[in-house]
Parts: sequence; C-alpha cells; structure tokens
Amino acid sequence: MTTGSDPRPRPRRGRGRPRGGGGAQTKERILAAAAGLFAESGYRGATMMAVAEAAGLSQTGLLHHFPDKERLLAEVLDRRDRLDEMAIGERPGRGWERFEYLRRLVEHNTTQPGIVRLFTALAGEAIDPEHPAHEWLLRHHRRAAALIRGGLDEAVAAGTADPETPVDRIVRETIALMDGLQLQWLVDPGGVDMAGDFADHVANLRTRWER
Amino acid sequence: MTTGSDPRPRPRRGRGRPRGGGGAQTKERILAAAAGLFAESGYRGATMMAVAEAAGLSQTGLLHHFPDKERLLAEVLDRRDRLDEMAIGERPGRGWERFEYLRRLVEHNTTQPGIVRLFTALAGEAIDPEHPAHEWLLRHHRRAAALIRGGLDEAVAAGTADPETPVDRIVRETIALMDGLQLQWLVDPGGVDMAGDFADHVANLRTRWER
DNA sequence: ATTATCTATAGATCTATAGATAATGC
DNA sequence: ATTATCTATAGATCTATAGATAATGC
Repeated sequence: MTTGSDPRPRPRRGRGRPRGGGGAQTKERILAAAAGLFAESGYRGATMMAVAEAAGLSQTGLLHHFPDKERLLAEVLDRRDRLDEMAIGERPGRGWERFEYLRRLVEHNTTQPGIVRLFTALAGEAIDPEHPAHEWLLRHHRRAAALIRGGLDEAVAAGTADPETPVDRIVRETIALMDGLQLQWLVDPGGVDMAGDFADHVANLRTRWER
Repeated sequence: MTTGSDPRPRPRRGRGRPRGGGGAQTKERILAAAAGLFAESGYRGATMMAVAEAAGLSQTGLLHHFPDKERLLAEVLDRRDRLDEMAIGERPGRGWERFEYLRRLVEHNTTQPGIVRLFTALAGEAIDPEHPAHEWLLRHHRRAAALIRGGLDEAVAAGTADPETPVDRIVRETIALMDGLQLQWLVDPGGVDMAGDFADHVANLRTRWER
C-alpha cells in the first residue's frame, strides 16, 4: 500500500508560472475537484488541503485562485447550477410540458451521481441559516417551485388542467419526491428506480388533473 | 454583550463527585444537548466542546461518560429512534391502518423540529459509506420500507387492496415524500403544510388502490 | 509587471490522554 | 474503591497569511 490518497492526483508543478494553459483551466480543474469532494464529504467535511491535492496543486496554490473556502463553495454552486441548466439542452416549456421536462431532468440525473450528491449533501448542512450555502438552498427550492407552479398555472389558464387543481400542494409534493428519491437513490443506486418513480408521479398527476 | 454562547448553559460543578443524581441524569442531559447540536450543525460540524458546554460540564467531563465522539453519536441515534417509537404511543397496526399511523407520526413530527432536523442533517452526511451514521441511515430506511411494504402486502392478502397495487413503487414514493417534505418544512416551517401534504398523499393512495 | 506557484508558518480549533481532586458508598 | 469531575496538555488538523521563486507577456 502506498502513502497518500487513492485517485492518484495530477503531479504538482514546480515553482513559478507554468508554460501553457491559462488560469481558467486550473480554475475549472479546481472547481471539478471541489465539487466532487463537497459532494462526498459536505462543505465542512471536505478540506482545502484535500481539494488542492485532488486538483494537483498545493493548498496555498489553491488559495491563489479562490481566496477562501466560502468563495470556493460559492463558485462550485454557481457551476453546479450552470451544468444542471445546460444538462438536457432544452427549455422547460409551458403547461404540462414542464412536468415532462422535469421527468427528463430526473432521468438525466440518474447518470450524474456527483451533481445529485452535491445537492443532497449540502442540503442537509444548509438547513442551518448560518451555513454559507443556506441562501443557495432557498434559491434552488424557490426556482423549482416557481417552475412547477408556473406550469400548473399556465395549464389551468389554458384549460388543460382542472381549475380545482391544488397547485401549491402539487408543487411541494413534486419537489419533495425529487429530493427524497435522490436520497434513497444515492444510498442504493441499484435498488431505486428514481426516473421510473418520478415518471409514475407525473403520469398520476396528469391522469388526475389534466383536462 | 457577554462572552460565551447564547443559551446560557448550566453552570459547571466543581471538582469531585457531586452529591445528588446518578450518572444517568448527566448522561441524559448530555444526549439531549448532543442531539440538539448534531441536528443544528451535523456530526462533523458539532464539536465535543460545544456539546460539553451545552450540557454544563467540561469537555473531558463529557469524555468520562462517552469515551469518544462516535460513541456519543451512536447513543444519540439510539435515543432518537427510541423517542421516535414512543412518540405517538400506539402500534403501527395492519394493512391500510399503517398509513394512518404514518400520517399521525408525520403530524406529531410537526411538533418535533429537533428530531426531524437530526434525521435530515445526518442523512445528508451519512450518504458517505465512511460516515459513522451510514449504517443507521440504511437501517432507518429499511425499517420504514418494511413497515409500509408489510402494510400493503397485508391489504392485498386481505382483499382490501387491488392485487395490482405497485407495492415497491409506493414504498419508495412514500418514504421519499416524507424525507423531502421534512427538508422543505425545516427550511420554511410556516410555509409548508407537511402533515396536510402527507395526509393528501395517503388519501390519494387509498382512493386509487383500496378495494 | 503580472501571474502562478511554492515553502514556511502562525493561529485557531478539535479530539483525546494523563493524571489530580474530591465526594460517595461499601 | 468507585465514580465524577476538573486542569493541563499533546498531537493532529485546518484555514489563511507572508513572502520567495520563476515564467510569461508587455
């Protein structure tokens, strides 16, 4: 058994400014490494030293690109949301189409355990209002809620959903189902058909409230 | 502004064995304090020093009762499950009655943010197989799944549920809904009708599959 | 001059051990 | 003797600062 961590990281460069490649590449390398470690161990559990090692530079080299740990987290979260949005390369649509969009997003997520795990690990920590990701968690849920509520409102207005549709309840239940399925799926990826279960939920909603 | 933490903790006793009260009382005081801090900051985020202070003894005094942090966590989790079981003071019943039992449990949980938050904070951390609460998380989900699956199987066998009932899917969706609603409710207790939403889910299930 | 990297290290924090002190209970 | 508590402290870890070194780009 060798010393050091397992996924043998990129060897560090020597002192001084390296030849090729701008700082942008290094930043992306760091952000990817940090996203993985925050996903695995949470914000508190991941250390700057571990991120630096995984990205192939010294801990102080890391601090050259991100002046402190909170700033690193903030950029990791921005990147996560950006990747999440680009994920399926399509717009959320309108009315019921939004539920099909979410269905495809959940399906796509089954190939992205890192992104899913980053959310779930941080959500648990970020309930604490003092946590640096607390606002991000609120924003994430608010956005998801607005997306779903908007779709249902449009459907009702267009006459494709029962006017009695309990919009707020469906919004909360749909988000809860997504978050809760992710937790079970992360713990037991083989035993949970996350995409199938969510598709079932969407199908049930349409059966009951679509007009 | 005074020095030290806010909820003014019980003043420490002097050296030597104190008069009244056995170690059992002290242990309970420590477990309650630790449960609160693990719920707030997670296992990694809560320090032994903070637990000791909240329980009104020195950090080494705490280590006299719980030899290390992992052992403290283990006993906090045992206590949590014990409290959760005693919570409503009734048995889970059989068949569909189990869903009504869960409905009452969720309703009871709306008065127990600490217990709910302990679960949600630790679940996020404990996805990591290395986390000392990982096995506990698995057991928790397995127990919940067995409870629900058992109820549905009984209902089918007794002829009170459609033989086509998608048992496994309902098991996963019900657990996901409970976990996901807890997260939203913790972030925004006033804005989420956790008990109402879960009751709605149960009512929908019975409408669709009860015979 | 700017940028990227490193070494050295301070200062804080955190867990856990060693061992003293004192009261209880036999 | 046992139990409960404390003080002192070691050893590990973690974030962040100071400042040296060296390559690039103007």
